[in-house]
Amino acid sequence: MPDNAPRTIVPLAIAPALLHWYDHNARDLPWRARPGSNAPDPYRVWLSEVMLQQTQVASVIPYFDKFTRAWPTVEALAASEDADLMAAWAGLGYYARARNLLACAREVARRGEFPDTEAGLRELPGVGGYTAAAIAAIAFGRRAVVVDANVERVVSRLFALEEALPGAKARIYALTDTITPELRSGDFAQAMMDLGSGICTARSPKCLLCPLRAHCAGFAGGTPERFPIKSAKPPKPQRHGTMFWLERDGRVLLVRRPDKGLLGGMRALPTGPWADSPPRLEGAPAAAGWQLLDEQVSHGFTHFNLDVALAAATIAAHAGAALPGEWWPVADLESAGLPTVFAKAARTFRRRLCAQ
DNA sequence: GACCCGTGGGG
DNA sequence: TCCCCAAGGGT
Repeated sequence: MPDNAPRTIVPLAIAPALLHWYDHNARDLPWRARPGSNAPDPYRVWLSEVMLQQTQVASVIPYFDKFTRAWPTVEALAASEDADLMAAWAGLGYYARARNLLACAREVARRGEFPDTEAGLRELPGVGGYTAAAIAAIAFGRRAVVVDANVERVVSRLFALEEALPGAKARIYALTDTITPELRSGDFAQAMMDLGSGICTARSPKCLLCPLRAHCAGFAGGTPERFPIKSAKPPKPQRHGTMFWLERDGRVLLVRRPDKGLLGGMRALPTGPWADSPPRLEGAPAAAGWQLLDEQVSHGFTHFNLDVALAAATIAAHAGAALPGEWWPVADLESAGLPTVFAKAARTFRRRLCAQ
């Protein structure tokens, strides 16, 4: 071990150094209490934490602003229509979060307030271990051990943890417990995330700017970017599908996807099955003179990549009345709240069908 | 524990 | 271009 290595990590020295740094370097984010104001609004903390699950701050901010303008309180959100909320969430991803968000808002509105303990929060739909701890600490001033991907990375480096994720999660939680202060654990958690986001980054960490450098075994060892060690991931399979553009009198047929599963509950273009090989016109919403475009759309999901063929047809204004779905004005598709893969396909359809 | 579930940014 | 990654939760 190099001469500059700390002989032992001193857990109690970490929080004061980090909180001092945070007091001078905290990011100004819309869900954080402004200096001099009261404690943050639990509704805004909860909403931001759900939006931030596996999603970066820059992606969340416009959605957070839109949601808090449309629904300023949890009671207002609880009174919203499912379709309005799902459409507002479109593009943010992980759509089960939106379904759970509404269920949670209705539960909280029925109770009259948010639970103010970690265990109580953990019972809410869409609130897991991380989110319950974060809300308890940030909104209610409870001492809680908050572990997200930032904390996993920072702690792995602080302790030069050789055990690989995800197996190391229990060990990381225990180590985080040893450095979490009794007071200001909410600020401590947010400070860890700001540090992970801006300094202790996954690649090329900025150790010379780090307030915890003197306490970091990873830095002392010379290769902090080696941590956290992760087990290898299997490759993503390639799948294929077809989307159908059925137009009638200036409108296009949209359907609602089943509540469970991929893109559950979202508006969508009709699709056939998603299979290992191109399913061609299988699953078309109607018998029609389908024309295959000579252009495809590709999209990556969490666990597979998708290539989509595009089939278009036009039917007469008096036809297709019995088809399930909505005939949506083509000129107003942006307001339909389509998930990104369908928005991509719709843009391609419109470009190719109008440009000929 | 394994698997499912989106999206956009950055190297 | 491609791969990695992110303020995780549900089943």
